[in-house]
Parts: sequence; C-alpha cells; structure tokens
Amino acid sequence: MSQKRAATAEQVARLAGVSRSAVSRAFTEGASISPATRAKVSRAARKLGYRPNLFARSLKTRRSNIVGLAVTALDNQFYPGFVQRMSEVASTAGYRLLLFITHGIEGPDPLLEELLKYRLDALILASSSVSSKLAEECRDAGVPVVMFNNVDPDSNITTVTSADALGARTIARFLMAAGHRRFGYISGMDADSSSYVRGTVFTDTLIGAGLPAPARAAGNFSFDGACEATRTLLRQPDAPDAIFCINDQMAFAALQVARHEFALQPGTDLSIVGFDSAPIGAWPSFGLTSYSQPTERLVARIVELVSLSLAQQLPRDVHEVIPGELMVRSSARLPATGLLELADGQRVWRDPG
Amino acid sequence: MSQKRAATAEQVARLAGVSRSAVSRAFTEGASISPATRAKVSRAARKLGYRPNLFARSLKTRRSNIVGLAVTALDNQFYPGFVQRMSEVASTAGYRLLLFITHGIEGPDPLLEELLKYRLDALILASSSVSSKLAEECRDAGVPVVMFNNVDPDSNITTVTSADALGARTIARFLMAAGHRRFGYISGMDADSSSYVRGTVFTDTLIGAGLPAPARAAGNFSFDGACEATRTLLRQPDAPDAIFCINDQMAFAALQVARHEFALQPGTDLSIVGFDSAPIGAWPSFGLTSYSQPTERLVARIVELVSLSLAQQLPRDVHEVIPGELMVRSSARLPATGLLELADGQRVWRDPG
DNA sequence: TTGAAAGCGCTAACAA
DNA sequence: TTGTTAGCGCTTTCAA
Repeated sequence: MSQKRAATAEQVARLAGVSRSAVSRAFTEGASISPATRAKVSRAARKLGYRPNLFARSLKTRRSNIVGLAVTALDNQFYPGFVQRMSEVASTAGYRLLLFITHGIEGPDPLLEELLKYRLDALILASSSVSSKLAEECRDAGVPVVMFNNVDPDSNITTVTSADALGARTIARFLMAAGHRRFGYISGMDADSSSYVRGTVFTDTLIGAGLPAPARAAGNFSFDGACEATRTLLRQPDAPDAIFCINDQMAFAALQVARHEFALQPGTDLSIVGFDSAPIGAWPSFGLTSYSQPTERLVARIVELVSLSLAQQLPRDVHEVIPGELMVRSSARLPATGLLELADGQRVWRDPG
Repeated sequence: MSQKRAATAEQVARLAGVSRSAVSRAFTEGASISPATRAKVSRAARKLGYRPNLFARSLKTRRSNIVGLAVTALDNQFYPGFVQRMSEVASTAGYRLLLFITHGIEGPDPLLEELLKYRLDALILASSSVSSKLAEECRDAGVPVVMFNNVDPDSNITTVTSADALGARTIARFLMAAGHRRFGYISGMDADSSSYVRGTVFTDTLIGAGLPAPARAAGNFSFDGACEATRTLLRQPDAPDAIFCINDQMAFAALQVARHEFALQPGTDLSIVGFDSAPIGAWPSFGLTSYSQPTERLVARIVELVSLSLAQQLPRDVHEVIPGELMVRSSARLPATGLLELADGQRVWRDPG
C-alpha cells in the first residue's frame, strides 16, 4: 500500500480522455481551458487522488516556490516568533520554507553547502554565522538573497536590519536621563555586526556625553555566558547600576542573576535594558525594558524585497533599516520626561532632546 | 548578473570533455568511475560553480531528501527546542526540513493541502490540528507519516507520544505525597489527545485514591487563557493549593498569576506542576517542577521510524510511548520520599509506591 | 569504466 | 480551446 506511486498527469489525462496539456492547464491559474474540459479533468484527478508534482513543475518553470530560511539557535527568545511570522507571511505569498538551523559558530557549515543544490527561489539569511561570501555566491548563482541583521560593508548583498545604532543610542540616552552614571554592557560577539554596532554606539553615546566608557563583559550570546558576565560586572568595586544587554536573551540572564544572586531589585537598585523586545519580556517575572525589533515589519519588508528580487525589480545596494521603539517596562528606572503611552497601552520612551 | 542560470551537468560534461553520465557518477557516492575522470569532472564543476539540481535528481530517484514538519505555534516554549533538535537530527540523516506552521485551529488548513504536492520523503506531524484523516491520506499516497503527541484510536498511523498517562499519574502521586488535598488543573483542549489524556488520568488518579475530583479550568493552551484559568481557580472559596498545568506554557502563566496577583509563593503556599520541562522552566524566576518530554529521545525515535518506513521495514500499528521524568525544582512542595539526584545534578521524583 | 539513450512528471510554444 | 512536441536537469539501464 505504501508502495503505491502517486498518480501522474498522464494517468489523469487517459482517464479523462484528454491530453496531458489539458490536465496541466486545468491546474494552472488563468490558463485557457473550457469549463467542460476542466470538469472532466477535475473528476478524474479526484478519483485518482492526483496532485501536480511541484518538483517536476519547477524543472520547467524555474520556480520552486520554496524559500530557504537560515537561522541560528532557536533558543534565543526572539527567533521563534520571527520564524513563525516568516512562515505565515511566506505562505501567504505562496512560498514554503526550507529550514536551515546553523551552528552559530564561525566557519563553513556543511548544511549551507547544500543550499545551492536546491533551486530555491530565494534565500533569507538570518544567521550571523553565514558569511557574506556565501551569500554572494548564492546571489551570483542567481538566487536572490536577503540578509537579516548582518551587514558586511565590503559586500553589496541586500540587507534588512533593525535600527541597531538608533536603538543603542536611545537606550544610552534613556539611562542617562534616568540619572545613571555608572554603566556596563554585556556584549554578544563582535563578529556579529548587530552586536558590534549596538555595543559601539552605546559606548560612544556615553563618551560623547562626557561620561566614562561603560564596563564591558562578554556574554557571547549565551544565557550562561551572560550570567557570568553579569557576575563579573556586579562584583566590581564600583559596580554599574545600569546594564545594557545586547539582546534580550542575555538580559533575562542578567535580570535573574541580579535578583537572585545579588538581591538587587531591577528597576530600583539597578536598571537593566535589553534589545529585541522578545515576547516573554512582557511577562510579569521580567518586565524587561527593551528596544524592539518589530518582527512584523521586518518580516514584511524581507518578503517584499524577496518578491522584488524575484521580479528582477530590485535595485542593487538596498540596505534597509527598520526602527523599533524602546518598550518601557519595569526593569529600568524611569526618566522624568519622554515617556509615552501608545494606543495599545504599551509604554515607550522617545528621546525628547 | 542575477539572470545567470545555474550550471548544468551538460555544461560540466562539455568542459571536462566527458559524457553527462560521467558527471552524474562523479557526484554519486560509490559509482564506478575512474579517479582520473572524477578529477576532470571536479575541476570543471568547480570552475563553473556546478551543483547537482536536487529537484531534478528527485524526479528520477523518487527521493527528495526533504521531510515535511508540521508544528503548531512556536510560542509554546517546548517547540522551538523540538524543532531545532529535529533539524539537527534530520540533517545528520541527510534530510532537510520543509516547515509548515499550522493555525492550531480545527478544520482543513490550506497549507496542509499543499503537503502532497511536494514529493516529500516523509511527514512529521507535530500539530494537534492535523487530523488523522489527512495523515492517512498522505500515507496512502505513499508518504510515510509519523504523528507526534496525537493519537487517534480509530486510525493506525504511526505515532510517537510522550508518556502522558504515566506523567499525569506521577504528578498526581507526587502532589498527594507532598500532602496536598485540594487540587486543581488547567486543561488545554480536549480535541488534543495528549491534553485529554493528561487531564483525565490526573483526575482518575486522585479519585482512585479516594480524593475529590480536582477543580478544572480551561486554559486552551494559551498564556492568557491560563492566566484567566488560574484566577478562576484561586478565587474559589476553597481554592486548590496544588495546580497541575497540562503544559509548561500554561504553568508559566499560573506561576506568575499566583505570585504577582495573589501574592502566593509557589513551592510554599501552593504547588504548581507543569508538563514538558521546557528549558526556561529551569530559570531561577520559575524553577518549575515539570514532567519532561525528553526531546532528544523523542526526536531520535521519530527520525528512526521515518527511516524504517522509508526502507519499507516498518510494521503497521507502531505506537511508541517515550517516558520522561518528573523534574523537581522549586515550584512545588516536596514529598518526604522518592526524591533522587541524577548524575547531571538534576533532581527527579520517582514514585516509591 | 564509459557513453548513448530513455525517461522521471511536468509546462509551454506551436499548430491545428 | 485543444493536442503534439520538445525539453527542464538529472539518473540509470544497456552496450561497448
């Protein structure tokens, strides 16, 4: 029974008493075919349980309707929502997602070597471990590529990024406005462009305001790494009372270490701010103040750019930056001004300066 | 430039001065080809950036090396880890994952209608919104199907499930052993077989021990629904002091409502137990005691069954049940006996009875 | 070990 | 509107 091979257009054609092309047309949107023929074909197809073989079709049409999506670890709380949204939007646009979960470590991932073997319609690279070299190779092989949160100044791959610089600057100003003077930050990995920009701009903004550079500890994007980084920061003689974590995942770690190991109350004794605004940050246990990466807009724009590429209508050198908002919750002290309540009841901070 | 079409075996053959078959053989494991020819082909292939077109290959070999994976929402903390592990194991076994994120609501999902159009090597259905009818249709079309945590007694689809009954019974006994007498539980949706079994067995175990049936509130698998359910439970005149949540996602909700809205300290004032042992349950903010779904074993077994099916070596009526452990953390009171420390330092409870 | 040739299931240009 | 025909890029007998 499981031996049975799927029905082919040929078989349907024979049963319906028409040609193979008629069958093809019956399953093609807007093809010229008479209602009568279509009905005959439909009946035969239903009887045989026929479905067009999309891989065979792609051979001819050069469209697989499959888009590759490469992401790093799904254990970063930001990504599950991103992938889910991507799946929704992509499928609305008629695409399926072929999932590649990369190691997250540097160097060539054997998985990614496989990428080109599938004639994917496009490639969405949301993994910092993917080199722009690989991306260029794909693009030059004719596969449209969009990279997310990964810009390489030496490359002209199409990119969509969150407003890393604006976000980091906003956070620095927010913390200064709340009266903080002793800063620390937990970095990811400098090879990751978003992480690098966030850290650098945060530092520069403080220095630019005449403050000393923040203490830096490397969390390397991992929860455990961030726990250790937080300990390092808080054990210092003149420990910071304001900590910026380059992403929410590490902010969750910092929040908990501060609370449970140092008996510090975030939002009162010290301020912790993240970057992502991952959904669980809104849970009462965290109340994490965080600069948002607006998943919906990001995904919408990424898919839009993919569509444009597919239609050969994308100019070169598109580097889109999507701004977020500083979502104000309870993990950081509040400045006297700049607070705003949005229509949906969420609070944000916008630099009044 | 992005117009360029990918190189074909034909072009490689011409450049290398060999036949198309030689090229094919150069890229086929264990084909009979001389080292000299292979070298010539490799050189030409590298020069042209040639990669075999896997879709074209699949037409002939009837193997796409693509497995479909359908899951419901990724916002349930259990699933990201499951999908990630699945991706790792599948890719080790040479498969890519085509991702289908289903609505989670009943009724035919248009996405799933597409399933059969891709000649997937197999289908892994980890979504309770997928009917076993659809699963049977796929299987009868020759696509091996494995369903996860979704058993339909009227169907003989291959299934892998967590030990829902054993887990629920263990939790009931654990709570009784800790001295609880007033129970409540938060259900998912009865259409979901795992949810139904967990709730029913929990209830039956208590009744079987001569205790009154637990109060039940429907959380419908959503965080907000579980918050509301918890409020309902805790507002009762004789509120339960032991709450079993059918999954961790809802337990996180219960934990936070108890703590922040009712000023109850989980583990002391009341006990909350979940089911999944999702990674963040181990975070200090939660310390959620929970019966584990052992992701690694589950995934390993699922992929194993898929492989057996592919090799036509799978008997009918395989219904595998994979036991977990009751991971003891701080959200529930401890019984006097039955506690065990595992080699990795984690604590579990096993029924001493 | 190699090449020629047939064909996997489909679409699309062309002719009728 | 319909059928015929020629491929899409690959693998795989079959002979050489």
